[in-house]
Amino acid sequence: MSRYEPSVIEPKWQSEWETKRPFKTPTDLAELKKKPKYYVLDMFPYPSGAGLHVGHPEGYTATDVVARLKRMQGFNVLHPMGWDAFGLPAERAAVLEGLHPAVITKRNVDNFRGQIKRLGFSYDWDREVDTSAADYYRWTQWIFLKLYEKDLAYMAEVPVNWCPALGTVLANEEVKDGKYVETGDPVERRMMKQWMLKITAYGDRLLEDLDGLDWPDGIKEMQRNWIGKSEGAEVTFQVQGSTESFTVFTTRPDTLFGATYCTLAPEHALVSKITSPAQKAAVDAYVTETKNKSELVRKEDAKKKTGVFTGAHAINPATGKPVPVWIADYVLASYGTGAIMAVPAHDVRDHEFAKAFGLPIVEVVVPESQGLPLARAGEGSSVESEPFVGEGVAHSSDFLNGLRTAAAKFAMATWLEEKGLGKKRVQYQLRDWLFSRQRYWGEPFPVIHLEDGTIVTVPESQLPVELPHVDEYRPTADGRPPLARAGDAWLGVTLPDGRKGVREVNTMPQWAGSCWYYLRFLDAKNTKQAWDPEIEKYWMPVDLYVGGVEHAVLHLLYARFWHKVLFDCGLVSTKEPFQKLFNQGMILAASFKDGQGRYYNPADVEQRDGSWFGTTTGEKLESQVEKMSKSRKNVVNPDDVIREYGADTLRLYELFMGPLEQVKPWEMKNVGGCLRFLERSWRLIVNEESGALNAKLTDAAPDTEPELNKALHKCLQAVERDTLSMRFNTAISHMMTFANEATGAKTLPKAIAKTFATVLAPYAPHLAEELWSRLGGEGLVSIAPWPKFDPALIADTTVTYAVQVLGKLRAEIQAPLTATPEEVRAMAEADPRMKPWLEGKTVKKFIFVPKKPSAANGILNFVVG
RNA sequence: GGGCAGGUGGCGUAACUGGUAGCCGCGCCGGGCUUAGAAUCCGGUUCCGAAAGGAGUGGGGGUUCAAGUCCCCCCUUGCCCA
Repeated sequence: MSRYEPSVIEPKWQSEWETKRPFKTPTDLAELKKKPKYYVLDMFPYPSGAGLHVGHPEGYTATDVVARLKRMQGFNVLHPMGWDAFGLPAERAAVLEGLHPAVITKRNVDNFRGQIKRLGFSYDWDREVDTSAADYYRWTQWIFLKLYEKDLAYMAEVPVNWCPALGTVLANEEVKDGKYVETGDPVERRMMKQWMLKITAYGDRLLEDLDGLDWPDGIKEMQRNWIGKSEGAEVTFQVQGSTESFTVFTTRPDTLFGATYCTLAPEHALVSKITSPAQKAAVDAYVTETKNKSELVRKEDAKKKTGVFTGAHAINPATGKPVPVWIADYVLASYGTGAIMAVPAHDVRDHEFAKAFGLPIVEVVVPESQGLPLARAGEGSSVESEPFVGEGVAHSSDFLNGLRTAAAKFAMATWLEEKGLGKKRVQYQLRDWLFSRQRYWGEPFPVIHLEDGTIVTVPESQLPVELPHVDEYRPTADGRPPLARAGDAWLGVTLPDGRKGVREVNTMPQWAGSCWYYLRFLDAKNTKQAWDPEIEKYWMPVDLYVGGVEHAVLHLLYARFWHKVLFDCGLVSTKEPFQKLFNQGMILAASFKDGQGRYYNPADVEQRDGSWFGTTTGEKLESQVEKMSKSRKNVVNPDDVIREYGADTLRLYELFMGPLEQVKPWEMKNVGGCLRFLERSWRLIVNEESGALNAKLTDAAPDTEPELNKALHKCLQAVERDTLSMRFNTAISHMMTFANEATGAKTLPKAIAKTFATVLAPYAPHLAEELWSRLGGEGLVSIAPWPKFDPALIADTTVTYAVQVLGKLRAEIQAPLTATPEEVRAMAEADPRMKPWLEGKTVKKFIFVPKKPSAANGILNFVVG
């Protein structure tokens, strides 16, 4: 063979790695402790039926490059891969195809694994995990027992999104406009008894511990918003002429004097008790109407304010005056106390509501300017037309008058506490986690419901509670989950003490398995325990975690929650699981659609005169760059790219496209540029005609080509620096620059060529192995030591100075590194090119910017008058 | 409506901490090799201009000897939340 043929060398080296196992991470602790550790993790995929598209391997390639470099630098690297294998799509496919979800899942996993392996990633496949395997979910169930023991798992009657067609509850984010986003089936609100996890008990710690994490600020902010901590007070309102009272939560107790009405959520328990006979019909109608709206819809609809007066009044504890009590669906039962005090002058939603229903608006806070209350000028700026929601100075508020917002909040909360009318309170947006689903393909709960209504858990020694065989993966006729179809042999349980019960028929949501998989990777084959604590101490935390921004909130918050519980149980040694997080940007692709919005396969599209047309239909098409999806027909399959260009080229292009965190379009024609670079690298070492080594290669020392050797060391430095700081695109461009220089060099010392093969190894490992072995390198380059660059070699002896006049470049001069600013100035002034710019002018100021250690240039600036 | 991230050649992008805007790649142009083409090698390629020179990083203003980078206002795209 003489030409560069990835289709030949890639399978060759992949099978070499398969046999020699250079990426197998030691499992023996004594062996591990000889080297420092580095745990680099990908967000493992859900193995869908569609297979991978080129967006998946973007992050995987980045982590693989880092893993390979770290390994070469002498670290024990943990770099595993597995499958988030439970989930609804496999269950739906099972129904459609008449197969068991496990069969579908295995088929998809095999497909994913094959695709991933063809990219030549250095995973330790001995640690592969599958969340749907009994020897994995056994430990998911075990962690559930820990949660239950700590009182963090409980059952409660909660409003849920119930989809009758699917027979399951759906998460809020799976529902839009009252329909399931995937299938369009209608979704209704229903009260159901569900498993809940008390994540709210960890709200504060989940918030505080974000500070120590090396995560993108945006993600931390999203988590903070999701947790939504707000400090305020609870205030009790007495219902006029009744013994009933209700409590509201407010973040602005300082505005209590401005509370002109109260609003209850339509579900509030008090509604039926306090509604006056005259208002009963209207209130009942409104309650029924809101019942079927999901919370998401209610939040969306909150713009058009609706509500009904209950006929009752409550006493404002500050003013002692009665205010009307309304119900409105912009108040949610599940947030706070399900009731609010409305201060229309200082809250946007309350203001809109008051305007819509003609309720009074009383101003109690004014903005301040330099410590003084600021009169709000003009009619247009009064709180009648626009609420003032900022902080300021209290007025018309008795004992609060003149206090700034922060002080007024404190004073009011203290006053309320003294009078027994309320208390300071911290409120979270975060709610407890709805943890059960009415599905088949998920972890069964290790729980038994006894006849007397009590709940007992399955002892650890009897785990796993395996998924039973069922005849169909659908709910039963009476609407119970699919597990209720299992026979009595599975469902019925008799305890050793004779008590009888039935097993829980809900299953856990898909998030469960992914909450702790990074721990199972540490000790994936352990049959005695979920992981060995000593091994856990060695590896944790994860040093680098890469994945899509779509998991910014839920997965990362849930996993952090479980981790903290495990920490409290003494089962893990770190407070946080993922020390550094990096989000790759989505990869987009051009798509084509006609006037009717029909998408065309890019293969059936041609370009004429700058416009796009369907090849067969001749119809004029519009082209846009969008997220890849099957429905837009713009998915790029990595298998096709590998077939045409090779895995090394695909890996390179994934990273060369642009910064990893950025959203960027896939452009097939640019892939060729990466292939050409690899071909050029190949030709540096191999004679394409004969297949022998390039005649340019010499056995001479590297310094026989001093310029090239310098270029090599600059490349080494840049690749190491840029790779470790996740700037892969610039690392690759530095390798390209070296290859271009080497192509132009007269001779190529073998030592230089071998070092270049080493630099190439993390990025294009198959080609690197091939070149390395042809150059007579020992063993596998994948585990060869990473070469250190020589700082002395890359130091410059002369400096290029950009000579500016009034900031504009007029000339460039060379000066020795040792020249003083005065000497350099004299050289510049003597330069004939500077004559027209300096002659007859007075130099008012002279700026000298010396060469910085990292740069090769300095700057002179003559400021002339 | 709020939060976050973007807007730089024909295109993907580069520019460390305020210091020569456009590295690397795509595309395009020219040349060598070839009967020819592909491939490859060499050179060019921000715009206007023959050149000298001028303009230029979404728009407008400001700070500075010097602004893609810092400050203010505006336009715009994407993501997340409402």
